[in-house]
Amino acid sequence: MSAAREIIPIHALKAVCSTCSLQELCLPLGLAQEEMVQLDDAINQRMPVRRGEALFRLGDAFRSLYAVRTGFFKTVVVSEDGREQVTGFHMAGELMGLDAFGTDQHGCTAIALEDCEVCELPYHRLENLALEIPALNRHLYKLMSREIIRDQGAMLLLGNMRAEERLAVFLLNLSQRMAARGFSSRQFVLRMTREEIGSYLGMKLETVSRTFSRFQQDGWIKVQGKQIEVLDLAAIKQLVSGCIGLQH
Amino acid sequence: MSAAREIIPIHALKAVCSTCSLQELCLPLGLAQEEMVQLDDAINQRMPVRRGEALFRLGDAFRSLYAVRTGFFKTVVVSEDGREQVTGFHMAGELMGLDAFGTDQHGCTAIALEDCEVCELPYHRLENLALEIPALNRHLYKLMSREIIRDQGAMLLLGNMRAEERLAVFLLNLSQRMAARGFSSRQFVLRMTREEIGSYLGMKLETVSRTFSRFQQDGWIKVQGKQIEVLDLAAIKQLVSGCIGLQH
DNA sequence: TAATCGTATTGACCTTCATCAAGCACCAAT
DNA sequence: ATTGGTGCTTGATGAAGGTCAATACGATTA
Repeated sequence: MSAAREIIPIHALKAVCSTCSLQELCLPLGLAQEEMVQLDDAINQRMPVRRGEALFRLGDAFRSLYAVRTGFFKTVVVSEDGREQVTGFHMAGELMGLDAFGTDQHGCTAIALEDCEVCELPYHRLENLALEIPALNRHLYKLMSREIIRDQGAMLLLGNMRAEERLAVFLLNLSQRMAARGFSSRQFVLRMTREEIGSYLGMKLETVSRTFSRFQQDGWIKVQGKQIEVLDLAAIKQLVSGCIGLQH
Repeated sequence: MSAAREIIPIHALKAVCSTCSLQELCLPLGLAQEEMVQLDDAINQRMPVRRGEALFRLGDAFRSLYAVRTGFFKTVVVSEDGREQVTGFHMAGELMGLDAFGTDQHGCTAIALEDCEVCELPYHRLENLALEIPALNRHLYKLMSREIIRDQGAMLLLGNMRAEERLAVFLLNLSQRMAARGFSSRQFVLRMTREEIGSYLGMKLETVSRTFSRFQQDGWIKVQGKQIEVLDLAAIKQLVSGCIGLQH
């Protein structure tokens, strides 16, 4: 984490929410223009994180929230013996670290799946600002409750669905999030491995691979390694309908 | 919910955090005495909820957080066709509704598994008070992040563990929470059915039953319907050690 | 006390997915 | 071009747990 910091030419890299294209997805959502300018001052800088690097690790002192500016992260929990479980994937405009907000330690590890840029939101400044700007405070509550609901959705998925349903939900979710960011919802590149998908969805990498292959045989998608093309969105949605808890 | 309200003799039932025995587990944790007195004013009343009744339902307008005073709740997500997935069990001193905090709709349904009493914490009063008392605001953040971490723990459980490991984690967790409330950690009564346990743990009720039986054969516990006695805590812990993500 | 309904237990069988294993594709470095 | 590494695909096999079904238990009501 400190390694990532040292290589930044800090000058001229000031992050500014008030002109950021991710406003509508990110922390400033719903703030008035002048409140957003106040928020600008609370944001530290724009930090690059290189592929494979950890932005923060489980157990690190919690000092800041991070917003993804560009790139793609996974968050994981790692056991003593090195096994890991993926708890989420995070793309532009999404916040990481909410699971530690208000506490003193990070509850997971965030790793960049490609070269990324993040905005750092120091906790103490954010907390003070939130006390001044009720709309910001409320928005922080809202972001956290959304995270809780997101996790509960994942619980349903892990608890109730079969492998193909899980993968269908995963694809739909990814597709929607791409669309919300102005990218194609029909064609995209998976930034994570089959193993990471499997860890997130509670299945083995072989099962992920087989299920992708089956979807392809059925003509629902086209898979070429990490390149995904969605051919029959309706069929995928059909598979998922009937499953409960789809509040993404 | 309104039905539950009407039957309260509101007079003389004012809830008071500053004298409540659950202080150390509940919302006021960490507040100064005078701050707690302010909180007293923000708490509406002590509400009874009878067994089987819903305290709030998914989609209800979000107006309040609720703290369990006595009794036992489950929270569930219900699909259109009536199937339900249990997302958590809640006992004295625990808050419900955090998944909707700062939003306008409840994200789940809370149902009393026995006759209960709850404290109602109206959102607008809590929000205003939090802006005045930074310690309270921070504590709310902390409670929400704890909920996120709790859910992530459940994700790990559902994604990685086998049936017997899940049930072991469940028993340990329940046992600890009983102990934290001054009850026996070795002997307690399950308030939920096998089916509800199964829903929460992502397995069928038959598997729950079989696994209980196996634990009993191994001499780890004694089961008589809903009555549980823990005989060999070490063995149960042993089974669970090696599993990752045990931050309860 | 008997009857009834919801809940729990246990058995037999079958599906789904994990495991083990082999081979392939792709990239990077030499 | 060769080598090695990493990630992906596919097949064969088996174990865990789901499904179906029969029965028993236990609390509430008649």
